[in-house]
Amino acid sequence: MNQTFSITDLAREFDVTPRSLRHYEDEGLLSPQRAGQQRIYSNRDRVRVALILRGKSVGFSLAEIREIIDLYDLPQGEELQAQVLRAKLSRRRAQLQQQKADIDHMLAELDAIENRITTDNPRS
Amino acid sequence: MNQTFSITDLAREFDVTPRSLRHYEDEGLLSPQRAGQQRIYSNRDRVRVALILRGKSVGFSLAEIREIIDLYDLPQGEELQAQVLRAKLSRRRAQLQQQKADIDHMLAELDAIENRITTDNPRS
DNA sequence: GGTTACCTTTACGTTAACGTAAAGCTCGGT
DNA sequence: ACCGAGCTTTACGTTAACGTAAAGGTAACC
Repeated sequence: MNQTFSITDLAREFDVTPRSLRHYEDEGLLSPQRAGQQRIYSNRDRVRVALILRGKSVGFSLAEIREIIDLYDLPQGEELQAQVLRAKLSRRRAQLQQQKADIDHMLAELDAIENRITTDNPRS
Repeated sequence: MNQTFSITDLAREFDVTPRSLRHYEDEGLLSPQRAGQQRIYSNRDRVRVALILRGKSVGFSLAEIREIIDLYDLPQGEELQAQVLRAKLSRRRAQLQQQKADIDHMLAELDAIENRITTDNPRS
């Protein structure tokens, strides 16, 4: 459970380059421990990489992903902060729902295309 | 039904700049008619703009969107083409399904965050 | 102890998707 | 005849997300 990973370990697993992982770190999306110079990624870091890549796959910029990640590290603050957080969460949710709707729309269009092919060309 | 639109008409409606619409045309995603120099967008063009923006919102590049649009204009070809088209459609569908799964995963993570806030801070 | 395999930082290069002038046509109104 | 509104092309600038050397540290293996 307390497994650790090198940068190429994670790069291979997620099919990205080490450069990308360092870049995500530069942008504040990761902060792995160090053994001297070397980066040591924990399981928690690994999960975060997965989150980053999921975010990218649905069209989020690194800045947006960072904002989402920052929601994780609750500032342990006052009630006022919680309201702000809830508002941010709400906006993100709405955005994601909209994207799902867009995806459904595109899936429907693909179906329409396929139907045209099948109608024009039933035996293929 | 045979309504037409100027470039700023569409730009305003979809909240993009005229420059973007011209850029989509440069990339082969649109080809509006001309009245002399002026671009005249048809209803069909308008629908296409909507498709382009949906594609963008879910993280597709203009090149990918172009590929999808090209599926619309079936080359009226032989059976072999239909097989190829079906394969492409299938891959796109799989990609979109994966994105939906990614979105659901992120929504679940937002829920987890919200639960932590509520647990830590029930009265806010 | 030298080579090989990974790791590091620094820094300039690249691509996509536009932004942003600059300079000019065109048409309806005064 | 002139003006402003809206259109055009051409072309250089910008930002994000890395790619790609270059130059060097370290640890294990022969």
